[in-house]
Amino acid sequence: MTDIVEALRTALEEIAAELHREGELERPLPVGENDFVIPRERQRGDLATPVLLKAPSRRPRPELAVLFGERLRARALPFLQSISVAGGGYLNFLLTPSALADNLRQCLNNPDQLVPPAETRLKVRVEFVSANPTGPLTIAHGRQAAFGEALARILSACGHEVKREYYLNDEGRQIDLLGESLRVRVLNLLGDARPLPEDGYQGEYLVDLARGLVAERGESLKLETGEFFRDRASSEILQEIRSDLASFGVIFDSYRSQKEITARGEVGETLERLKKAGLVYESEGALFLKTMPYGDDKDRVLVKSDGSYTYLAPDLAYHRLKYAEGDQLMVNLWGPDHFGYITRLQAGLAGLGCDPQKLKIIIVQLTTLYRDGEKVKMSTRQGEFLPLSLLTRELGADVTKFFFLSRKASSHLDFDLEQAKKNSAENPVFYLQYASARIASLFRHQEEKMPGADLSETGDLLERLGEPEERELMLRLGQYGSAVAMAGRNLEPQLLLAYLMNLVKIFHQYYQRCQIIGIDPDLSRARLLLVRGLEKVLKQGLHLLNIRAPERM
RNA sequence: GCGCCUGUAGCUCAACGGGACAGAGCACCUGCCUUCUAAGCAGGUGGUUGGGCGUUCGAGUCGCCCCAGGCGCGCCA
Repeated sequence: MTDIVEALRTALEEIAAELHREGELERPLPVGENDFVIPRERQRGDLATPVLLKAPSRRPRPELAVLFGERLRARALPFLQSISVAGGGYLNFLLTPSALADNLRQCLNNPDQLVPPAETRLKVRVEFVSANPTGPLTIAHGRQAAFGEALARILSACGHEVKREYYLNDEGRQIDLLGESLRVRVLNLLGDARPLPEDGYQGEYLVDLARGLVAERGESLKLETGEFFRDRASSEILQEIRSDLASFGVIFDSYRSQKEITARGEVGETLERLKKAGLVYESEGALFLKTMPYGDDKDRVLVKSDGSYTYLAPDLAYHRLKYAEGDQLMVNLWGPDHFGYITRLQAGLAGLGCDPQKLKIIIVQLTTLYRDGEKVKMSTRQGEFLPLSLLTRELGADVTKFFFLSRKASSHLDFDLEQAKKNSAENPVFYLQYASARIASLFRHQEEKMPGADLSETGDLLERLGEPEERELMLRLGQYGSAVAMAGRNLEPQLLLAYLMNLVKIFHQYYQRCQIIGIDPDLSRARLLLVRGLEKVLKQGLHLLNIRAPERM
């Protein structure tokens, strides 16, 4: 299919060049891959291009289109059944049965080569979730996890070398507070009635953790240091997080510890470099980074007057490391609360000589939760939050992931928990999965009715597929590769999901109207081959989205 | 106040470097299981794409101005 578009593209450009030489066109006409679409009104053809509408010519467009049509016809391109002109200058193309069958052959014979490799294979690092190990994963993290994982898989399918990374914020004020909160909970259990620190973590999960500790260690805990509680709390919580992620189908290649980066002296080194570059200055006992030249409202503090780092300093060090390790594309998924941070991070990186173009920061908007129409506020510190596990337990991981993946990152989402539960049986994810189950069922049926049938694609068997849905399926199967490529290029997994929904819709229609396994054995074999090709694409696509493709439902 | 995101059917959202008549799911109405899974299919109701001006052969998409919601603008992370 991509080759068909490429051949058409070149042919049109060549004809335009001819017409330019002949004086019909004022300039040559550049034609891009994106100038071709599958017409919404399918009776018009299989492919269409409006590109002639912007041709630099004094001729009326329809006339020009006819001229192009004639020259194109004269070239007798083997995949074209017919060419027509409509809509005031559109060129519409009908593909031959064998051209369509070629799409299917690709899926059957080279299912691993459907996605065109990116022009350059990049070292990509996708950093996401990166939740502080101070509490369970929330719905917001879940959205990032679903999005980031799908993105990583898609980029990888596009031929990039992808690493998933979790930046672990395991030092600083919040971790101190967490440790102190755990200590108080423990002491409470041991009979000391002191209150939690101000701004401490009030979540019930710390009480559970404290109980476990007391059961294990008893009175001896009274002598433990702050460091003990900090480490204990954060590592226990991280274990929970990892296990939640794993059951969500998300496994990180690395957890990068901020504490370790600091300990290795990377932060100091980074600050030194910024100093050398003349980008910092001292004021009121604090060290400031000059971010205003990069469009920031004010310069930002790197080192507080008490000598401790702000978040910015280690984060700059972390990103400098990524550049040093040779990343060619870094995709960061951040919550909207970190938005204001983009400018200062990029300012610092530019100062360090790192190309900011390599860093793509995607702000993943929040999901507002409702319970029976009432808004639920989330705050980890106050102990009031809705953990991701609640959603996955009540709705299932696939439903949850689908919900997140069907929307682009910039959409603010509304999620009514009760509504979602009520509707979960009607969830559109089942539309996809049901197709998968139906396909599996077809092959089980085939084993019964036509055991051992030869399902190799030979001769002109596929040419027998002439029903509208069959043509349509073969046409759309040819688009899978570019759907994945597009999702990867734009960093938008929902584009792939939308493609799969459309593909599966045609299958459901087909299944309803045509009997796959019928009286005519050759026709049955041809149809089964079509279904087999579809199965390969559907499975692959669902895998990229990290959604299961069940064999039964 | 400044910056960013969002505004599309009753609800939740799509629409791929502008393209032909803006699409799905849910909800609602009418049909379809003695053919392979009815978690499906066919048909119907439902839209001035928040409002206005502009660019273009063509605007949901690009530009400017309003309106509304969200989030930022800490020596918090």
